[in-house]
Amino acid sequence: MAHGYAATSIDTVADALGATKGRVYYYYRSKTDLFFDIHRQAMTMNLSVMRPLATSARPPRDRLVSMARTHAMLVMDHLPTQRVLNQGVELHLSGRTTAPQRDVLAELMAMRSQFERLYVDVLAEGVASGDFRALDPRLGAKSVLGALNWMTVWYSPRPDESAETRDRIADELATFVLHAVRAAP
Amino acid sequence: MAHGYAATSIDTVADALGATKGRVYYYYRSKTDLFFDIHRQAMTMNLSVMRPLATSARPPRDRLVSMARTHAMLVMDHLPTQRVLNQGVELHLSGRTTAPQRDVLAELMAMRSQFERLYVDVLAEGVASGDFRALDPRLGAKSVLGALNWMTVWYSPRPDESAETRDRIADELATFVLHAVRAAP
DNA sequence: GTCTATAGGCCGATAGAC
DNA sequence: GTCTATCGGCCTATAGAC
Repeated sequence: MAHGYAATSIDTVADALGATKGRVYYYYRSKTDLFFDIHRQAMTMNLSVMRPLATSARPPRDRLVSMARTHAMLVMDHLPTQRVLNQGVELHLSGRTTAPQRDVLAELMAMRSQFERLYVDVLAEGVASGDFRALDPRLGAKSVLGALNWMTVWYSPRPDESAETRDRIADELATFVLHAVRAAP
Repeated sequence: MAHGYAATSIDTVADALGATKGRVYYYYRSKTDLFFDIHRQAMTMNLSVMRPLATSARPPRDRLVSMARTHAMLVMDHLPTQRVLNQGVELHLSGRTTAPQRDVLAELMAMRSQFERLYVDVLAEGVASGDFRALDPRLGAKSVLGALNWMTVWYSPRPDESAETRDRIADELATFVLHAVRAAP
C-alpha cells in the first residue's frame, strides 16, 4: 500500500506485522496471492458501499451525487486500500502474471467492471431521462472515475484535518462531477 | 513505460535497445538517473505544448477547452511517456530515494507543479471573470487533471483506430471538463 | 563505446526445528 | 503456528577486455 507491489518485499510486510516471512507464507502461498486477497477485500467493500446508492429509486442526479460524494469519502477514509485498487490495474496492464494467477486476476477485473458499470448505468439512465446531457456513458464514467480515483495520487490527510475539511472536499468533487454531466438548466 | 519502474530491469531496457547492460550504464550512472531523465524529457514536452495554450490572450473558457483537448491528445499520442509521468508521483510518494537523488526529484516535482498551475491559473481567472462557477481552483485543477490523466489507465489504442475516434475522445473529455467548471448559462 | 563476466545484495519461496 | 536458516535466482552496478 505504501510503496507499491513490486517495490514491497515480504520481509517488509512481515516487519509491519512484527513477524517474519514464515508467518506470511503460512497463510499465503505467494506474494501475488496476498496481493489478490487484499485487492478482493477492497473491491468487495467498495461494491457493498456503492451498489445501494447506485441502484436506489432516486433520480439519476441524486444518485450520481451521492455516489461521487461517498466515493470521495471512501478514498479519504481508506486511502491505502484505494491505492492498492489502483495498483491492480498496473499489474493487469503489465501482463506479468503466470497462467494460474490469470484466473484470479480475471475475477478481480470483473469486479472492477461491475464497479465501473454502476456509474455507466446511472449516467445512461440520466441521459435517457434528460437529466444529463447527451454523452457517451462509458466515456463519462471513465472521466468521473478519473476525477475521483486521482485523489489517491494527491490526497494526503493532514494531522490536524477536520471532518469539515473532508466534507468540503467530497462536496466539491461531487459538484464537479454533477456539473460535468448534467443537462444545461 | 510498459511494466513500471520497479518491475523493469536494466536488462529489459538493454534488450529493447538490442544491447546489453554495459551500454546503458555507460550513459547513465544508475537506474534512477535514467528514470529521472525520461521523466524530465516528458515533462519538458508537456510544458512546451501546454504553456502557450494556457497563457494565450483568449478567454478562460477557450483556453481551458484547448488545454484539455490537447492534453487528451498528448496522452493518446504519447501514452508510454505519459504513463512514466504518472509513475513519477508514485516514486515520490514512496519516499524510496537516496539523498543525492532527492534534489533531482525536487526539480521534477517543481515541473509537475508548474504544469498543474497552468490549470489552476486558468480556473482562477475564469472564476474571477464569472466565466466559471465559484470553485476552489486548486481542487478544480486536481479534478481536471484526474479526468485527463486517468486516461493513461484505461486508454489503449486499437490497431484500426482512426484519427476521428481520437478526436471524438478528446472532444468528449474537453466537453466534460468545461461543463464541470463553467458558470450556469 | 560496447561487450562479457562477475561481484554483492536482496528477494521469493521452502525446509525443518520447536 | 511461528520461527530460523537457507536455496536459487534475479537485479543493480562495476571491472576490465576489446
